[in-house]
Amino acid sequence: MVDDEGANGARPIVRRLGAFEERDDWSAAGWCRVERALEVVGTRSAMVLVRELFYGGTRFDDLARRAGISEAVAARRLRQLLDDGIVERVPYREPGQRTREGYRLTDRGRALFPIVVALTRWGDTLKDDHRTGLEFVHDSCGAPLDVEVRCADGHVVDLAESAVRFTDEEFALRYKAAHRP
Amino acid sequence: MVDDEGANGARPIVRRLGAFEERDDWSAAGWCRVERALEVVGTRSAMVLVRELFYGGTRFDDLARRAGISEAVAARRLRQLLDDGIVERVPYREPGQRTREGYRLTDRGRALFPIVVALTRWGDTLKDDHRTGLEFVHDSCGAPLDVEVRCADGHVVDLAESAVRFTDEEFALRYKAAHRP
DNA sequence: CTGTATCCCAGCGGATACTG
DNA sequence: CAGTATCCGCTGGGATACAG
Repeated sequence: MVDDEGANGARPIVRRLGAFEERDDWSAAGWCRVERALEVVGTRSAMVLVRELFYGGTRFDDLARRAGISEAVAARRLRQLLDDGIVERVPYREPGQRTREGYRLTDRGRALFPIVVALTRWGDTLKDDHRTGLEFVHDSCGAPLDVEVRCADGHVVDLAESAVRFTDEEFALRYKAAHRP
Repeated sequence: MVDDEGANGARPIVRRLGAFEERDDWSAAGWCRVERALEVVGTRSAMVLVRELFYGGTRFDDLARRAGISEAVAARRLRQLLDDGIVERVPYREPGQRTREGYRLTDRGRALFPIVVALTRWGDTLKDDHRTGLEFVHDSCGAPLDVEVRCADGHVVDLAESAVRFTDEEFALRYKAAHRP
């Protein structure tokens, strides 16, 4: 589903991943989904734009200014997010104005929500200045949002209760080999 | 709690934040906790090192090689993570060897767990190649881990049920002013 | 208003060589 | 084994000017 190039021949998602696959060292790159994610939203400008989109911004101008980045950077990053399928353009029209184009998160982009909330919560703990400007809340009850790590069976999982499991034979061998050569 | 400089006069956490605070534009930077977080773990090398630390790595050599980064970069980044209070050095001794120093996540570092899990899960959706090498699981039941957005009242919150609330008067005014100048 | 085109600089990350 | 020192290319991001 990821490599559908569309009718216009757009490059596949996560295109820069190629650089990893060509690497001859065994490194976790290419295996690791954290790195895949960082290829797309690993830059400051990408994340603050995504943040503004979650805050409800749609117009180019608003996004750039609220994100606190220059318009040049905003344009570059938005185009990239467009290519990566994180945002899509959507026409809108203000009363008495001509139709314009705005930006909106796609499903793939909306799936970044837990990451944004997690980053927000963690960033919260870095400083005791609590004048944070705005926060995510549950619409119906008004309580602020947080993230919780759970397993597929529904148990809340503390870090101490979590483990790492190898799912690939070859990977496990190479990974362990790196431990004691 | 964050600005305790310790007996050795270490620089305060999130030192680079100063650059934001000096900015005269109103931008969300300085307010936004996402950006605070990115100041610390916003680089690829920082995140992959943190990932390896969650995977259980402790020794410099292992961390660098498994993370797939050069030792020079690993050293730079680890020093920074040390300064930022994400990792700490811990002595260890292999049988028959002299005592050496390794790295371990601090409490602040361990608090990054939801972010790592969230990034992992999202990165998962970017490619349908499911040979991911390893995964986080719940130790007791073996089910893989995921993250869930919840509000402080315990409700599971979908993006559609979430809202944004201003918590600062001045911020709200400036933020809205950016909407229609 | 929504960008594009340049130019510039700082920082990330790689490679290599060297130390305790 | 656990780094440090140096050099160097790439790109992220700012500034400025321009365009549809």
